[in-house]
Amino acid sequence: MDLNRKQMSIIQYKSYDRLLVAVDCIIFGFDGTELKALMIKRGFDPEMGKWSLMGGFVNQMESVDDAASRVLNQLTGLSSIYMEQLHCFGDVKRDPGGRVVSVAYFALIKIDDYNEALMQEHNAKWFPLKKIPAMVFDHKQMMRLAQERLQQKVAQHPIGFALLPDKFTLQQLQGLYEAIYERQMDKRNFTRKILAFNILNKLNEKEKESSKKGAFYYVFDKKKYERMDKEGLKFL
Amino acid sequence: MDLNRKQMSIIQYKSYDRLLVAVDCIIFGFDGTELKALMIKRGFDPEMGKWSLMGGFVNQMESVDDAASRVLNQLTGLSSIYMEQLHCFGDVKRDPGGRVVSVAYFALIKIDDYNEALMQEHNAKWFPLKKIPAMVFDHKQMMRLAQERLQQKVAQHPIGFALLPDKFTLQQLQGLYEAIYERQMDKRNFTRKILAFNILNKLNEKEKESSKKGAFYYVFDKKKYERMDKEGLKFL
DNA sequence: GCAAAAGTGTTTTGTCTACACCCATGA
DNA sequence: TCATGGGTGTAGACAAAACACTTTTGC
Repeated sequence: MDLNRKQMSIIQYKSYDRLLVAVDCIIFGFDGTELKALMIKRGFDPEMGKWSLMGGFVNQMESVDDAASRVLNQLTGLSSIYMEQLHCFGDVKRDPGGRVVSVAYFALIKIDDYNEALMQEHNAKWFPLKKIPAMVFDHKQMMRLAQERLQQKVAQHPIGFALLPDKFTLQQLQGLYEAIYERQMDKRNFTRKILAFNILNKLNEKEKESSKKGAFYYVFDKKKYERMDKEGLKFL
Repeated sequence: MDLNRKQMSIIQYKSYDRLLVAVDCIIFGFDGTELKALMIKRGFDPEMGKWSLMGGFVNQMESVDDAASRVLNQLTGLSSIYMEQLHCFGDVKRDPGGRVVSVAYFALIKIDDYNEALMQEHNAKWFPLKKIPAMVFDHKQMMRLAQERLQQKVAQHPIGFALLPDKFTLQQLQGLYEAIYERQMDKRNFTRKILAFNILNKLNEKEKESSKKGAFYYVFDKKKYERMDKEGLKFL
């Protein structure tokens, strides 16, 4: 036998167990009032017909992150979604259909920004976080963890913009923060704080739907943010 | 064909790729002055002889967490180590020996608390965080992420005790925090802050090695801590 | 008695919180 | 002209940071 080292190692690795690796995505959206999560009716067994996170298996030739992007795209039609790895769930019996290790991701999308046809195809539905139904496997646990993580994350990084339209008013932004932290905030304090970060640009344009006076739109300034993000800001 | 749903689902899952799943552990220790990480000389190909994190493959019949515990135990001889999942690394080509998804964990141990024979067997060595050598695959990236996470975590949860002996002086504790955050702290402010959390018990016993006067030992009070931890404290 | 680390309070500074009124506009 | 949400400033409370001297004791 005349094996080189690379061949050796492949042979060596061969003796270990191979497992199914899945990704599951907690997809958050904000409708202006409430935080919601997107869930689908599971279309195959086990647990067919029950509510579930959108998920899929990782292919041999794709990275785990790519698998998550693919799954998000399959459901929403969107690419370049804000997405972050949450946790790897690896209990032996978490999925009664087999030994599946699942890597959970959470994603933030603009709630009106999706492909209606794809959503219907998957029987997808938005649920307010307060009214999450029973879910398959350990998906509820994933959900809870995602919500905690979102709170922590938003306290230090203004990723919340990913949940809002490109231009938004300060009140809409405050509404989002109130939804995430589940508490009321003072308008003046909020305004002062968020403007102090100097990551918003005020437009010369007003939103006139919800008031007679109209509220100025702001946009998120990505460059200013990146400069600032490295040091880590703290909102809460 | 007359398959029930469970059988169906297993068949369905069968068509997906199965991957090798590994765990890798970043093991932190504190020698009284410096924060260190424990690394091993890799004993098999690929990359045999290079520095590496301690790792291993996840077996079919064990959870990912259990695999990490097992790996930690193999190297240190210790069980019930403080351990936390860090991140799942899933790039296709991260390991040249094959398609391996690795779940990284970080662990905190008392640096004198290990089995010397096991350590030698694995060619393990402590490296100061400032002087980490080149490492195989993406292990350096894991290392960096672990260090960041440790900082964040310790700011909100006093897990640092896991790195110290059961009884320790306030100066030792401060030294640990200074090592983690890589900056000097004021003795008076530190003492006031840490005692205010009310999670330490003062012993009637002094450490007399490092000074003539001697410094009182303290112990960590787990019960008080757990009561407090739920709300989340903030040290920094 | 002196060297070496332990232990201990106060002042200043800055940040967070609570709070209320005028403004612009469309109907 | 009035009803509606938009926009703005200040004072008090609290927390963080800066700062230096006395104590103990082994040598």
